[in-house]
Amino acid sequence: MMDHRATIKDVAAAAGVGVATVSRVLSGNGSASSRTREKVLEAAARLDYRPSALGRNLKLRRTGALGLLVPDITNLFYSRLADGVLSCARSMNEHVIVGTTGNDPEREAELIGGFVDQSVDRVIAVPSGDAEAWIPVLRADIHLVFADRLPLGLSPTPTGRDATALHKVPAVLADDRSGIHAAVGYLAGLGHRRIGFLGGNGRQQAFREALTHSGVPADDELIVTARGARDTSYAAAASLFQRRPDISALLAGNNILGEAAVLAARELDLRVPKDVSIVMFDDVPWAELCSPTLTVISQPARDMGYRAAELVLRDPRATRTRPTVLPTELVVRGSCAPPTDGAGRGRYGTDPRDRGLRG
Amino acid sequence: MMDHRATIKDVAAAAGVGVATVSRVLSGNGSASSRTREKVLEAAARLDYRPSALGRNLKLRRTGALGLLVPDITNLFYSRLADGVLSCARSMNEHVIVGTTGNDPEREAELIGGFVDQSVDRVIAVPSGDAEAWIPVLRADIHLVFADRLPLGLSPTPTGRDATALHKVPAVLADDRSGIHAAVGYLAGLGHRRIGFLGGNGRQQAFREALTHSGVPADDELIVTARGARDTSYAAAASLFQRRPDISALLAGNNILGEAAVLAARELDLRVPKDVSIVMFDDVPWAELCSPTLTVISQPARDMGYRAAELVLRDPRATRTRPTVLPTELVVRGSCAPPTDGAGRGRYGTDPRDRGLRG
DNA sequence: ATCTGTGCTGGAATCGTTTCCATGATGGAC
DNA sequence: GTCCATCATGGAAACGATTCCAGCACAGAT
Repeated sequence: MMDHRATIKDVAAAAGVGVATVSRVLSGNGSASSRTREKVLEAAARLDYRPSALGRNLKLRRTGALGLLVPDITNLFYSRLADGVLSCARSMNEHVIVGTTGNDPEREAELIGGFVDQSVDRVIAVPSGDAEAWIPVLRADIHLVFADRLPLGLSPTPTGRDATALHKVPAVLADDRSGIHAAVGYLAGLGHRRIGFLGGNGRQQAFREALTHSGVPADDELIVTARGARDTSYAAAASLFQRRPDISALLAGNNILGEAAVLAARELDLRVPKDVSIVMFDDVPWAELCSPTLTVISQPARDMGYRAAELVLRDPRATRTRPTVLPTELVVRGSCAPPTDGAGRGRYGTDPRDRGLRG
Repeated sequence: MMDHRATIKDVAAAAGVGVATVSRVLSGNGSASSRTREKVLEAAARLDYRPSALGRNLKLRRTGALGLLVPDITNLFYSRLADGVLSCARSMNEHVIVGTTGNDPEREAELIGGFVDQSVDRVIAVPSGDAEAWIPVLRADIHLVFADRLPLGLSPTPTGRDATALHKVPAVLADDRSGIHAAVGYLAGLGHRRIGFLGGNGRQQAFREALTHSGVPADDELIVTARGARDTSYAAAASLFQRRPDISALLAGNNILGEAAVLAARELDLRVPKDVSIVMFDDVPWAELCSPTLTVISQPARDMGYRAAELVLRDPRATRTRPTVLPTELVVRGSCAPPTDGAGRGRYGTDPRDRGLRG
């Protein structure tokens, strides 16, 4: 009886051939006479031989594993993205090692180090920190693809040699700009003049552009930088509503911030959309369940993951200078209406009525 | 210059010692004089040496990786569970390989095979299929913990030798029974007599018990088996509402089915809670956002993952005959009210008024 | 009959680590 | 001064695969 798993040596002995022959037959690389092939296959089957990935990995200096880094797996957007990655990886028989960064560059760097140590072959990442954190990955010859966003400091023109390499890392992004332009245009068309924004830097930039494009004055006080951590989002939304009760519409930069905005509005007795209109970036099932139903900018989260995995698995050598950009779409539901009060009359509504703010 | 990563040999050469010494110093196992220790550490730092996990894994016949199998990573319950696992694994420097089974036993078996081949050390699984699928895992000496539920055919008393081993696999479960008893008791207390159920076998069993316990007659037509796949859930909920318009309350067995129930009720113009009361197993953020807010049975999803990871990482040798059961809690919100019509008067409300069902 | 090219085959080297074991050195006790 | 225990040390053997390369058999051409 076998005490443990059969190795290639056991199979070779059982089939009366050399280990090299067994390897050739089973991996299908070299050639073998049909007679020996049969013997080997029979012996392998009889011993229930399963090649050890450990031995192979060492010899080939690769693991056949794909690293995936997302900020927060409980955020539906990222779990959908992960689902896309998993789906593609499964079809290629690759394992996926998942790590969550919590948007913390330090944690991200740790996880990157782990991937390098483990000789992970490929990495798909929603980067949380600086571009330089990724240099070790490139040096280790790991194929890298960014998803959803680019690392900080990667948009400007390249400077050093490593920076150049980083600029060639493929990326799969959503067309934030169009989606945000559509949303702002829609709100402006309804007559909104004091439109707030809650979100990260990238989309904030697009939001400002969209305001200009729609001829709505930008008001820095209405633009709040927030990353969408669950514990700080509500406070960010609530304090914006309280600080500026004259706000007539709000664009939330992701689904966590959108949730916070809806909750904060409800808590402060702001009726949606009568008192304030809300648009959220990213569509989620509950957008149809809450009342009023939420108008959103939908993005193909699962596709982004799938495409990123395709890029990194199918043609890992391909380096692109232009990122793959997937379309977004404004899905109009029930959370927006023309402003009823003060808004649209002048630059600042005079003496905005207190709408029952408690804090 | 180094063309590639420095190996332990390079460090040994640079420090003027043998490889064994380097290994001892760096892994902290054997002893070494402070003089050589210093030399080795200096050389390692200078060469930026990072031990190859590949080599170590082969020698130690382990990967230091944790496999995690869940039905669907986009289901918030499972992504929370995964988050708990990831969190605990990170604190132990273990990598987590995530696979999704889609509740498909065949896919599950494939993924299990992959884990065995890869020499994954430990596995946490929400099992989707038969108990026998896990025998290869045990044979490979992989430490296994079940989470959220047990494999089919594991509740009865053990029969064979392997079955016995399977019965010793630790498990972390939610206290479904109490939660469901509380919910059914609550609904019965409100006066409901025709309470429906939508969900899997395990919780269905608990539901029937709870009905008996509360003195409410069980009605097989009101009990629908559904696993909670996104594409079939809505149809299951809608057809239940249509088939039995006299249903006065519904308990949904998970958050996907709950979502489907709320959506189906809305689509069929059933007002919640006036026409039908709804309770959902598993608390999610949108339960507070939808209107009316949803009464739920909350379960500590993240904790379950964390505890499972603790079990499998900290004392992997511990085998338990009693599963770890974590508490559930009925969170009363706004989706339940006393039945208004027909219900509570007799066994079957006579001639229930059509409430505008469209189908 | 000899030569050559083709196609199988298996021994051995390799990947980078850990760990066993033999060796040499050191230091204290007698 | 001798002896023994203790300790640091490095060579070498695993771990389980892949793959290079040399050897060998055999068929066809000369």
